[in-house]
Amino acid sequence: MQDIKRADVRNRLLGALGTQAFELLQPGMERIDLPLRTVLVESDQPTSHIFFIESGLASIVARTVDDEAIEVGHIGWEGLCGTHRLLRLETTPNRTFMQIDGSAITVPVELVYRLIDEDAAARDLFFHYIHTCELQLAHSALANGRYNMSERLSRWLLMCHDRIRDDDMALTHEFLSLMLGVRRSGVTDHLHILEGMHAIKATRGRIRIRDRAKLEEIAGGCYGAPEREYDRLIGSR
Amino acid sequence: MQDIKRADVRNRLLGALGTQAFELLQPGMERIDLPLRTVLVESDQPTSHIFFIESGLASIVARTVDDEAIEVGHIGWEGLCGTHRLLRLETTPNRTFMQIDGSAITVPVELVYRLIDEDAAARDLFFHYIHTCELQLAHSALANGRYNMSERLSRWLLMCHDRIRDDDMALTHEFLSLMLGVRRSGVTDHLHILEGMHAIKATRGRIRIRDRAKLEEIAGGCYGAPEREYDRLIGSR
DNA sequence: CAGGGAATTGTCAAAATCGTACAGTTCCCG
DNA sequence: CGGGAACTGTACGATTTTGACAATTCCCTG
Repeated sequence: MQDIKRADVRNRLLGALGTQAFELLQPGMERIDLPLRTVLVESDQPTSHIFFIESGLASIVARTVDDEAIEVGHIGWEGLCGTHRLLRLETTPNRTFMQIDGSAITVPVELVYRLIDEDAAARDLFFHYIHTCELQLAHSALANGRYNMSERLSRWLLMCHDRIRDDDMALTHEFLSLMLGVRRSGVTDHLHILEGMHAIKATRGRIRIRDRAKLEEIAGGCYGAPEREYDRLIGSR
Repeated sequence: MQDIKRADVRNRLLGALGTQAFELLQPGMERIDLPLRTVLVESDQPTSHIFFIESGLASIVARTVDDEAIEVGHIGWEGLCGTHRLLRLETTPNRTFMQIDGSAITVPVELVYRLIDEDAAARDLFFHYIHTCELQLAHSALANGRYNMSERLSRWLLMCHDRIRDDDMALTHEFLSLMLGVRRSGVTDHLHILEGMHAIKATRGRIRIRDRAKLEEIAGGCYGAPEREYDRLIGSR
């Protein structure tokens, strides 16, 4: 295993750490690939590492006993997986897995504990991140409860775009319908609407963002609040 | 101000604290009444105290710039208001206010900080509580996205019943529609359905739980997971 | 204790969404 | 190049939710 240099790290949380804090974690860091559908956190199964996402998209999915499921959180290069460990829990009922392949830097939980016990600034950084995750959860609830499909679809595409940083995104209608918890043909219909407004261009297995501003306009208040809070607390680049 | 004795405290979090931990907070405790609509946490306004709810019902409401709002969290005698302070934040965009009047014990934030810095068990207790709140948020998103109105209405009534501990609850259709983020007349229709199944009895401005088991059956997987996790982590009485 | 007004509840047509089915298209692999 | 799988387009009745309006109940005031 080769040393991971600060300059080579894309993750925004690791980037926001002070030099000393980074160096404390550095010996435990390991780079891993995350192919599609890799499970980072299995429901009710203990995890030993924190995953700082470098690229790709992970999502947190909540599921009920009668097998209803929906995506409730989005994690990319701005975040980490395993927040429950930061809250000193061994397990969580929610599942986290890769929706778009990518990579991450893992750090053993114990090392992160040592950091947050010693370094109040690092502790606050991670705690503030947990808070932005809560905000994202709250806005998922709000979006699902009060916004229609076009708005939610726009929100999802925008959140994905933030994390992939490429106008071309490999997404199928089927996949989006699972994420949003709606039926697949509804996604098709509403993608046509978005395409009719020239906000996107959809081809087989692929969606290209054509006019991000328009997409934000369509999403309205459904998108943006958690993102602004992240920038305020963690800092934009 | 009069000393608050351990035996007089109903709040489950305070009850779960060790004797020493309780005694550390005790000098800062103050009992306050919380009439209907009292704001405990104002959006983006700093708060100086943690509120340990003793009775009544507080709810966390998320709101967007285009004035859509919905309840995303329920807090009663099992919880506390001001979790963002535990995550070392001054403010949060979400509003928390009383939906059913009650009372609380307040403790200055600094005193709570001292406790969690000194006492790992107390720290873990509060962090685990934050985790159950996140779970509640996730399940609000799930409920809004995947369950219909009867199920969500049942869920809400059950969560309220857990916290009020009285079969008679003062609730109007209008109020419930605001909580669930749906049309008021839809609430009326679905209350009739629940009443037709003899799960509840609705009279003007009042709903009586008649058959809690039936209500749980109607709610299905929509209700219960966060509550079970709370009992597992914080402990049932 | 009667009357007026506000709060609360009831009803129903219109719109959105769902469930399902099936056909057409594109891509991949042998 | 052909066959099959994956993906997308479309249709339609059933169901759910919305939006507007009507009816009822309660409470306050004179």
